Amino acid sequence: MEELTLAEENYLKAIYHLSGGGSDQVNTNSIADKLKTKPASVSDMIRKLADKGTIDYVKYQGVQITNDGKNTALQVIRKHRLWEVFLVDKLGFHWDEVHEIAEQLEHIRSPLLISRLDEFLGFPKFDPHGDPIPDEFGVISSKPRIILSTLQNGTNCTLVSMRDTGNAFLNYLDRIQLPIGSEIRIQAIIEFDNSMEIQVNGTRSITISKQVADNLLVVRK
Amino acid sequence: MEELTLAEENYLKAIYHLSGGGSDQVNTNSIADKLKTKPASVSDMIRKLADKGTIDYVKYQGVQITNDGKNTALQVIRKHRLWEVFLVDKLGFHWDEVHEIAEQLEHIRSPLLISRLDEFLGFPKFDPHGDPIPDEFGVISSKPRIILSTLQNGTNCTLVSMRDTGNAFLNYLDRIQLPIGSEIRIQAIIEFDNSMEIQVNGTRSITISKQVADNLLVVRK
DNA sequence: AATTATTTTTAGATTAATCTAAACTATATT
DNA sequence: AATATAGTTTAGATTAATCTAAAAATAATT
Repeated sequence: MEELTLAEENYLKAIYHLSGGGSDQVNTNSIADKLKTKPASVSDMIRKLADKGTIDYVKYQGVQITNDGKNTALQVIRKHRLWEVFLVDKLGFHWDEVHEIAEQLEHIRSPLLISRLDEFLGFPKFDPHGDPIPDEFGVISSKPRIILSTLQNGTNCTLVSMRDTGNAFLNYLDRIQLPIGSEIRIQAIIEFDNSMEIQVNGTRSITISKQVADNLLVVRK
Repeated sequence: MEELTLAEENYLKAIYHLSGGGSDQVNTNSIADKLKTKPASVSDMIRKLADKGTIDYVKYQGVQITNDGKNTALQVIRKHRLWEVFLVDKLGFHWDEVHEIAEQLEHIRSPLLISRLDEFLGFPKFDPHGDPIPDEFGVISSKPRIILSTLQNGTNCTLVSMRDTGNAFLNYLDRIQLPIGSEIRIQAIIEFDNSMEIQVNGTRSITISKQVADNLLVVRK
């Protein structure tokens, strides 16, 4: 494994994400879109990455990430998500403020730093957006946590955590009796204001605003 | 103030340090030495920095850092030292393992991140090496802490903290009755093994090894 | 199947940071 | 003052990452 540049790491991460975890082929234009660069630049970089063995590439046929490339991407993603946890849990940032900073921090090179950070944070399994954190071998063990408001009508899921952990929000959840572990079924999504009618534990139905659904993290059934 | 590149930040920091806080002129070769680069590269960069107004430069006469450049350098130094405190105090690194990592972290751009980190660390005034941390305006308020073993015979100083904070070392200091706040006068430095004979609080004399003196931080009287 | 449209690649430049080798300036020494 | 040495700058290349414009390949449409 050769040393990759910062730009190469970013390309691999983009390709990993666009390919849905490494399975699909990815075309030049979509990479250019994602990285806000031009297709010509992508063509150049693609050849470099192929030379280093991190992607398989046939001209005009798009690219496919290799195992090597996938591992690199997963380590960068691991660092990104661990730093996000640090920023939110330790420094008091809100989850929607941390992406930019984590984009920078994810390129810091020091395996020891990352394992120490992981330990300091209590070996978290998810970042503040609910995305799973790969382990040091790139393995993602846990099911992804999803924001309730992004799910479709009819979906069954379980409430596993909150994004907003302020007292105002937690008190509200207490009042409407919606604790962690609640079984949720989406019964209706009101088009007007995107509020949701949900069934809790197969019995009572309640309505929650879009703002509330934005802050509930669930795991699909 | 324009945006500076990572390399430009490193040059300014080097010039700041070499100039003794911005006062002295700095010559091309010493910058090249410090940054492990070639004089030709330094000449190129010097012109760029002069164009941006961060240094004053007359050909063949060396450079002098401007107020603008000094501020930039001090902010980078501030970040470097705060991250070092984080690595040692929070992640359990030893003070001599953190420089490399802090060299990377010091270039992360986010004023908010740094003020939050500062708060999280309890607004420290010194880094783990005993060097003072500039505030957000670049002001260094506190007297520098110095490693005892670097001082000359005859110096008077006060013990303010330890670099090694392991129990073995702290117990030893307890045993020889050398607590924080002790007034120390260096009475002799033994050439053979660099051990030190010191007078404590103007009364009793004790001898400490070089290794011990390496781990005692003092402030000059 | 021919043409059009889209996508991708190449060719040629540009910017930042670096280098080696050669030229130049300043300083020190006889 | 002339010359040798040390320090500095310029000239010309190189690598990484990007760009625009033009060429080439693939896909879509009549």
